[in-house]
Amino acid sequence: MTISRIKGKTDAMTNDVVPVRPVAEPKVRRTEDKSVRRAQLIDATITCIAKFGISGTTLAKVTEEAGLSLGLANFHFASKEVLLHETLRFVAGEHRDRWQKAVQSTTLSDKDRFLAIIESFFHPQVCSRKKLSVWFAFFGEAGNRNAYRSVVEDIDEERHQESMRLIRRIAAEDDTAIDPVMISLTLEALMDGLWLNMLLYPDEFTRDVAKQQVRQLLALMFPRQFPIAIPKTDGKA
Amino acid sequence: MTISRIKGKTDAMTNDVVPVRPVAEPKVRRTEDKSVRRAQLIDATITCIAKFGISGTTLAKVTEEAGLSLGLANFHFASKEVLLHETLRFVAGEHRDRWQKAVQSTTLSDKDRFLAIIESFFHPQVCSRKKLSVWFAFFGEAGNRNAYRSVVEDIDEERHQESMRLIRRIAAEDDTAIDPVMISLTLEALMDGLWLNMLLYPDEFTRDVAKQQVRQLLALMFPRQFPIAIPKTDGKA
DNA sequence: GCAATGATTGAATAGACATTCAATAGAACG
DNA sequence: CGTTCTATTGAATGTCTATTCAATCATTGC
Repeated sequence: MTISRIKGKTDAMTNDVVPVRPVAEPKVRRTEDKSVRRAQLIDATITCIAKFGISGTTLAKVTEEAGLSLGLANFHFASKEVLLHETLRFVAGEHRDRWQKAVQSTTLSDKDRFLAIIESFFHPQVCSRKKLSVWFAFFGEAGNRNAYRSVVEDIDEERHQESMRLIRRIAAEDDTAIDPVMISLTLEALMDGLWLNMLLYPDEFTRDVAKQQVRQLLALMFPRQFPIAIPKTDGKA
Repeated sequence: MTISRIKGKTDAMTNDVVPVRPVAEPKVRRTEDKSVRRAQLIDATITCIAKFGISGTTLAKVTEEAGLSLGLANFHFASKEVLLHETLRFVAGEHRDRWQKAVQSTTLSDKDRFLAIIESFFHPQVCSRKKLSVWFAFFGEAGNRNAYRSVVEDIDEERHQESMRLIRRIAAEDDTAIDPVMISLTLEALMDGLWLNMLLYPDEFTRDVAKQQVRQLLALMFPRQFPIAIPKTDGKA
């Protein structure tokens, strides 16, 4: 219920952009910096994709959600397509920034770095209903899958390389029978699948349980290094 | 390049419906049974969703793909929405029929029944680029996710119950530390994630490798009952 | 053959939407 | 203040698309 600030970049977590009310506030700026408007529009686009899907996301709805006028969409973004791509880039960037910070930390062990990657997948900022809607909107439409690849492929590849490197090192200290490459592919696929679960059935699948599932698998794969995380459910499932 | 039969239900695997040419063929029936036309239109819809996404799938494109005239779409289906739902129902039905047949077999062990469920996920008829496009098209759009739930939720739930039952029994003969419920949720999530991999990067992810990944996990979870399937890649990855 | 029935066609209609643009409002700078 | 520049507005435009429907064609039962 916090009212988002009028100035500065819109907080990406508080996805419910409260339209700026031109009521009694004297200092409602009519013109704003381009970067502010772009951020507002991207935020509104995320909200609209979550509510209506990409095909239901019209520029009229986006600008209304942002509390701006229709014409601004094409003023700040060359086309609707560009707006959508920038929205995906923003969401993918948030995810990347998160795991990169952990991976680049010099104080963490490989084990903890991989755990940090898991955390990044299921961090509320990245793994909210709205953000997941954006990812899967691009997965779901043939045309947008191409956009997805051109926008996110490098980021995905970079993370996958990093995962593989970490798993390889972790595997070196354990005696696993499975190929590290396969292991990291399996773990990433599992996380994607858990994302889908959370998107489809948000009431039944939670971030915490998802993280547990991945950690359990790690414990199974590398029993010497990862503790078994909560072996049985407590019946309150 | 095989020409699809003019009569009878269109083969759902041969998704490329060749428009019936009214050239020299004397026996080109103008009128057909409703069920035939419906099957044709559903087949063409699958093709269009794979090519253009749901929002790019117009009735004009569908009927053209089917080699029929525009008006037929609304004659055989009350609305575009109904056509899309029936298309999803068809695709989901193919999958269900496949695993149900295996599960109901009285000659198979629980272990083999679960392996059959895995097979059903990665059978070419179910796990083709086109069919995956349909699944993820419905996952990807907010409005269509509701449709997905109303059309497929029961089928999904039924399969999940069955998976859980099988895993529980398999677990009873092994000494696993992990809760069977979690195990079956994890396995299903993994298969969903592998589907997504195959949809996004069809050249890099194959059905066979995907099956291997799931089987490897089973071997890790239940080492007494499942053999370790091909422990290392042979370098030709 | 001859209705009668049902399937098929494609032009017409109405609504939705991205994009354009001329007009306007505000800020910055002197 | 006046001038210039930039952001903003929302009505207008043209395109695309689902849906309708009157006319046409094929089949079936008699």
